[in-house]
Amino acid sequence: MTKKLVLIDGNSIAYRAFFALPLLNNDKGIHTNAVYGFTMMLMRIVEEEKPSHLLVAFDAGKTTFRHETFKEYKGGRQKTPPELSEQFPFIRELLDAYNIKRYELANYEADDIIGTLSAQAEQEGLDVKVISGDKDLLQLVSDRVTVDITRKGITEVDSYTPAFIDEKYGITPEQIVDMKGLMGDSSDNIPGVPGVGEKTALKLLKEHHTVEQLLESIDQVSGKKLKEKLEEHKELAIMSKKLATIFREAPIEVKVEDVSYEGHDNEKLAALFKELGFNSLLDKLGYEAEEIHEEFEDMNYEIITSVREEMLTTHSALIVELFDENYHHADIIGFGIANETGNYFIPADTALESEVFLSWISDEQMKKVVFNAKKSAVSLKWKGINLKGVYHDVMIASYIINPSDSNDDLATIAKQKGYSQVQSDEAVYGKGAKRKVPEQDILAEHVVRKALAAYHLENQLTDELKANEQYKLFEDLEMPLSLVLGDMEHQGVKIDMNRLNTMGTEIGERLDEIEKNIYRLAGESFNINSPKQLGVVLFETLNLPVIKKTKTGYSTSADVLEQLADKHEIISEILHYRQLGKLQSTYIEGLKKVVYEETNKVHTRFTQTLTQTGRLSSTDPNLQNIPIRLEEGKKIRQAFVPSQQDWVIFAADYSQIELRVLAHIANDEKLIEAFQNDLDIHTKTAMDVFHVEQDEVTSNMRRQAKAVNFGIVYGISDYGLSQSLGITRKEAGKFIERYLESFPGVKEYMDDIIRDAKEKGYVTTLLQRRRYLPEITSRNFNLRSFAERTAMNTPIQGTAADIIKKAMIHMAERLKEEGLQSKLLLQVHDELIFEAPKEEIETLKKLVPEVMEQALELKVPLKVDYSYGDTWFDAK
DNA sequence: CCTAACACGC
DNA sequence: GACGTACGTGTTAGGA
Repeated sequence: MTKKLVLIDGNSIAYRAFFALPLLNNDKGIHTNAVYGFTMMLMRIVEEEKPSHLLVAFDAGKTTFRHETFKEYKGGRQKTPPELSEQFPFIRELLDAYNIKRYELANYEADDIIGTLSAQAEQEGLDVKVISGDKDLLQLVSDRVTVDITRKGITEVDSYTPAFIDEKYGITPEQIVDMKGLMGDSSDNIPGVPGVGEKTALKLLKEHHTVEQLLESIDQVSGKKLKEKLEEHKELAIMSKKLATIFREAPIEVKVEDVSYEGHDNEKLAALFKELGFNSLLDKLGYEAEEIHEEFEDMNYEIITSVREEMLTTHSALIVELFDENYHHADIIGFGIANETGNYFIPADTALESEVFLSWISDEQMKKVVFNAKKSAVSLKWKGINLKGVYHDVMIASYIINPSDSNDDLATIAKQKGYSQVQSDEAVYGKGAKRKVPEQDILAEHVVRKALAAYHLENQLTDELKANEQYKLFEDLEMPLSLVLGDMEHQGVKIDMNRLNTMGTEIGERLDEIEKNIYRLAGESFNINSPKQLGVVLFETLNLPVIKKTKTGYSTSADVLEQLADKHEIISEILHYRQLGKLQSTYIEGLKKVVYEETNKVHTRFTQTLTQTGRLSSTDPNLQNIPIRLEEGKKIRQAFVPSQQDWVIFAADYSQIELRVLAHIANDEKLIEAFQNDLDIHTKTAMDVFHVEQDEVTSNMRRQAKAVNFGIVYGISDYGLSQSLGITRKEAGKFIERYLESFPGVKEYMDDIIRDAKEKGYVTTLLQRRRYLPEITSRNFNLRSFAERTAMNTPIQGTAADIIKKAMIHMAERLKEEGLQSKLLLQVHDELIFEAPKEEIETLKKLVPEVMEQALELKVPLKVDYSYGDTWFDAK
């Protein structure tokens, strides 16, 4: 069989694929459409053409020898979109995985490489197929050379043979350059003869065959105008033909025999497809994601009845398996261990009675990889066991690499990295009412598989962290933070139950009263807590004007009710009822439900791996949203008390941390100066935005400036600002515009960060926390706008989160170093809450602000305010 | 058992 | 100019 050489015009195909396909991205926000299209094309070629030899040629750089002839060659071209540029490294990886040679040569275009190699191949008797999106290549067509030009999409092509060219244009392949010489080529900025298009060029060539012959016999051309043009632009025609002519003797170092194609590397290709998220192509490969790490399938493990010293090594993966979702006081049901000696399941009783195991688990020198270090440590701490030596938490690593992945289930992370043998906890235990511990062998296998996955994932995740320059963030910030958080959760916060009960009774009575009043005003009884029923009463029975609708009916939200306040007496009653009802159900009853009876404490759980910005969240109970704004709600804080007699609650909060971070990141002169002089930032903003002196700033101006600052910090839109200020969207837009004019450094930052995010697909904080924003290149205005605001906001909020996390670690260290009894209890985004013996108050007054303010050095000082008192309420 | 609507904090 | 608009957690109602 005749050998076949396939030559691919790499740049051309990449461009075609990019523009033919929607802008796909993978889970990390990297665009993949061009790579995908390229892959489809390669698959088709390999399948249909069965090439014995294969090469992809690329353009080398901006200038080629053609620029010496005509410096405007390819002038006026649009810059390659960054969304495409970022894909070229993957295309190269793709070709390497396919074991396909790629080649580029300085000063020459891909066309010349293809032309030269096809000439060689023809001589050696090979069949040649050229693949491109560029019809220039048609000049290479011969009896042995076919050129495929992409038609629509990427896999549909027209195959040009000499016969097809004759049929389509009525000329020979050699005459293609003459055609280009006459008609030019706008995409390459080849001029051609003005006034001559395809039709005229073809007509002239049928008669005169070549540009040269034509120019020698211009007098025979019919048409006066045309004659003149040809005469006038002789030089241009000659030059254009030269530009369009592919150079078939380029000094390339590759020979046909160097580019033989032996087939692709299955493993490499599968790994790349996995990385890019080409799951459908994985199937096509005859590969499944699961098979990447198939050594996993026949895992051996042992259920331990008596712990042996030699199975507990200094580098082990450890799974502490709990049944309860809440790990405080949860039952440990077993331990999974994987290391170089084997895989083991140790039932809880066996482990907890084993001296060998207990000393290993508390040995700092025995290094452990875990999944969810805090959960493991806290659950053991409740049993009086100190988990030590944890140096890698797979959950945290995965969160750092990409916070948008669901990191709370090891199975998900494992699967994403190619280990599909791990089952999700939900699949093993069931959910809801059906949740139960399975048979021991099923449990054991599940736990051991998790351990084994963690054992294998460590290296992979570490590599990724290092590649992203996030290892420091992982090792020095989040890992130590998990220990600090675990201690805080375990310590808990004491609740004054009497206070809570008294408040509950009082609020209950007031609710009864308001309820009666509402029924009287409505003229009927109904469930005030039901928005549906309330809507009927307000908008049908009482006929109040409908301001807003939700998708299920009338909106009865607070902002709607406020607008109806002067229309009917019932409105203010309902608002008050809602306010008290919220206090009662969430903060009195809700809190009481989670107080531990023996100690009267609440033990929240901080989720360290959830938010997209790097903030923490808090659950069961959520202690980050205890009321403070309204006086009635704030009183709830009277129930949060120190755990010991003669202790106090000590609270310290950062003043304007986000805006200070903004001043630093944006490097805005005016903002930096304002903070260096410790000005009231909202007043200062009002002065700049409204162009007034300090004593001319009215309280209304300050309020509006404050809302704008709020908007900057939280990344709200003009619509959001208009809502919070009760003004039109247009006016809100003006405010934002004026703000940005007033702070040009901020404006520049906003523009830069969006550009940066579009280019890289993610934004980072000062400490290298990442957030991927795949939608920033979306054609959907909403999605794109949202991503843009996120790009502006995340570095600000995320850096603030970085700072307080660092402060927490330092704080814990200092308290220990100084031998203080004071305990860190809570973190509420920009504040830290402690409990402290009275004797230590004076020490804390100095120590806490010092540590917090020095957590990270910025171009502006960080400022911390503090207060203390007998309850959280009094620490104001 | 899930979703929608609402409200609390930063 | 439309589009539907910070992130979390928890409660209640109401329909599958």
